[in-house]
Amino acid sequence: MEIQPLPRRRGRPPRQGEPRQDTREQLLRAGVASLTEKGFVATGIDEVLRSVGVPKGSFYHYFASKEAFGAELIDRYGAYFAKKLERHLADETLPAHLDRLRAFIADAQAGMARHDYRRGCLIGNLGQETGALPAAYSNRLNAVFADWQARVAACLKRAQANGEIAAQVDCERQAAFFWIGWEGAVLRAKLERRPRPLEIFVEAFFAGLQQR
Amino acid sequence: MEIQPLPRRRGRPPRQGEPRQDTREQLLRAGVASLTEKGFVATGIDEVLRSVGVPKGSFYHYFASKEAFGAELIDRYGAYFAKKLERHLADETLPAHLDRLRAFIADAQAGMARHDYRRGCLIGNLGQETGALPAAYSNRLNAVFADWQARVAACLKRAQANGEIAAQVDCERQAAFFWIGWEGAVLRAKLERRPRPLEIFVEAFFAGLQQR
DNA sequence: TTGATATTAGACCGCTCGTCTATTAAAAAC
DNA sequence: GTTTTTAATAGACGAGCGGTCTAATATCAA
Repeated sequence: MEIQPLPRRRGRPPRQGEPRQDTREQLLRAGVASLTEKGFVATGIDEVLRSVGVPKGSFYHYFASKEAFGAELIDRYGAYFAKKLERHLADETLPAHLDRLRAFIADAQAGMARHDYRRGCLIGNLGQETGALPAAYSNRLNAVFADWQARVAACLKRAQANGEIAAQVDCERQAAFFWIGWEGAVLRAKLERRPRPLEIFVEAFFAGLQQR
Repeated sequence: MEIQPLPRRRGRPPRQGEPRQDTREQLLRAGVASLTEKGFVATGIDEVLRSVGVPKGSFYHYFASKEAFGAELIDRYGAYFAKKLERHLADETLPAHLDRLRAFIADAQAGMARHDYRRGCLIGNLGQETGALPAAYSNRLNAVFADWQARVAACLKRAQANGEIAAQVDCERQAAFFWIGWEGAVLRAKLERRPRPLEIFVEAFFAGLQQR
């Protein structure tokens, strides 16, 4: 008695009920999950496809190559957090701008907790792999950091204008410091599988903002 | 006319002049270089061997597996920087303990500059790859951080006893903060290929130590 | 009805990776 | 001085990878 492994017919499948919602989107989601956990090099296309139950042949219908796939992931991830940042930093229900930044941080922390501290930051992860990545990635990654940093800097400046931060603070520099340290904290939190590094960094960051 | 590619005879080679100084050591050095640049997964054994001019077969004479090779690299790297730390933190020619820490930092910065900001921290690099690494690595990496952190904490406590730091500073916590942020800075410095992130972090770190 | 297009299955190729086996020299044992 | 053991190497090997291709099948527009 042979076990029939559900022999999927080849060719475009008939749409049954759900029109197999956006395979491309699913691939991208699975890609983010894998890249944040293991990085670009360690992530295999096959593996991404398997996790979504999509056959290999489909991949190159949606993406030109693994490199193109990764590039899109970087852009999407950058845009996703830019949006998240903006949502919090423009939250009128919080009068203090620093509290808005804190809200974003809490959101990000919750995100790490939700995945049991197994996933890091896609941008930071790929940053580490620089030496093994397509050359074009570096600029993309730096651009994302520059964008995120600019948004935080703008927030700090508004806080400064609001009297929440002393006038002599260099907001641009502090924003740079924030992302430098935050990425380090995410890295450690992932390695230790717990939120402590995030908490330590955040506490120290805001303490440093106050007195100088 | 065939080009004879210097057909090395198989088997143990006769010792000629130099006894082929410590192949094992060379492999480890090349390993550090590659892992700090590209990480563990992206580093191929073949590539390490080629860079040293050693044939593939030799590798498994010296190391049980790639995993064992990596484990040894982690330990060596951890010990190397522990030693470097101790050397600076016990430097009697510098009266202020904070200056000793600064000396270590300057040393590490010079190291990055020497490699043109292409190499990061081996421990931090592997930390990012956690999801794709042998499970046993995580403990090793955490142990290294714990060791480094303890040394910095001890230094800060001596500085505190010396009146260089206010009494209410939590040295243990600050030491944790230091390594969290430093790793983030190394990551960014590598990505941007310049020392700026290191400088920004160090400045902010010491500023935070002073006033609170 | 016909053709063009979207989406899939899975074979295939070239390459690299980590491991293993066979081979040879040196060193130790007898 | 012969034999045995160990050190060190060369290269074969199988598995898996990323990427490509052909063939198959459905949908949609003309």
